[in-house]
Amino acid sequence: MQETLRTYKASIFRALSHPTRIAILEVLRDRELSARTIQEKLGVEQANLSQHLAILRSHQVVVNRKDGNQVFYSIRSPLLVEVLDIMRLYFQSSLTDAIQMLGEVEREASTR
Amino acid sequence: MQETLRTYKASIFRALSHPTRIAILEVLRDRELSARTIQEKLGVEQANLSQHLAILRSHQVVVNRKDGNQVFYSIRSPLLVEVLDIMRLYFQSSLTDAIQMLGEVEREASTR
DNA sequence: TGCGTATATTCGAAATATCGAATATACTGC
DNA sequence: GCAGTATATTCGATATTTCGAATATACGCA
Repeated sequence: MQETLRTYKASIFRALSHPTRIAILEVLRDRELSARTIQEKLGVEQANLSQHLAILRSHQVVVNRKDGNQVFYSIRSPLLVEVLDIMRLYFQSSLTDAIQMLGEVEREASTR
Repeated sequence: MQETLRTYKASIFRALSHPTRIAILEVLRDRELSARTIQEKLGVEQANLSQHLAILRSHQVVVNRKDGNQVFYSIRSPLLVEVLDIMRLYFQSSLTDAIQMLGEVEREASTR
């Protein structure tokens, strides 16, 4: 496979690689929401949310629809919801390891 | 869901968010391979491969097994292989959409 | 023990990501 | 047009990622 395609694949994963963006996808899992509503649910700065939405948009992970002076967001592909669901299984199946790993990550972070 | 768990989820996606690491997972999809073999298949620097393997290891994405002076790597969970497979479908459908869109743009342009 | 092979780690520079503050844009209703 | 609300963008500081070069560690074998 070409490097270009791998770079594209990696860029999609990178789009998903931030806690706030994971949270956005979780609240959008079953329905579309306005940016304002997402902001209220997550409790983040307006500008910051908008930056994260821009990243998700630029990678076509979410799509938006304008209605009046509001912008509604939704997940573009059901396949991405499926990925999130499988990841949920993955996390469940490895909770023990995850807890251990979190410990390592925290220790690693605290030494920096 | 807690921020901590989302941070963990995001960190898994971050582990997958580099072309070289995608390439590693692709060659490990069906079988374990030694670091040397992976290096030959990908054509990257030894130190660089080792760094990427360390990242995948630290996130428990891959596991390793020592045999003599070699280290064999494999993907830890079949669920991750499943994620990669769904992502493959996702990329296909995304590309299909993109191609279709291109076609529409071209048709639109040609009618002017 | 010493040499060769395999793999991992450390270091420093360059590139990239992230955040809040400030500002810009777009739309609604008066 | 003007005020108010919703959303997006720009800017600059800080943090993180990535790379190759250099070095370290581990193992097998003579």
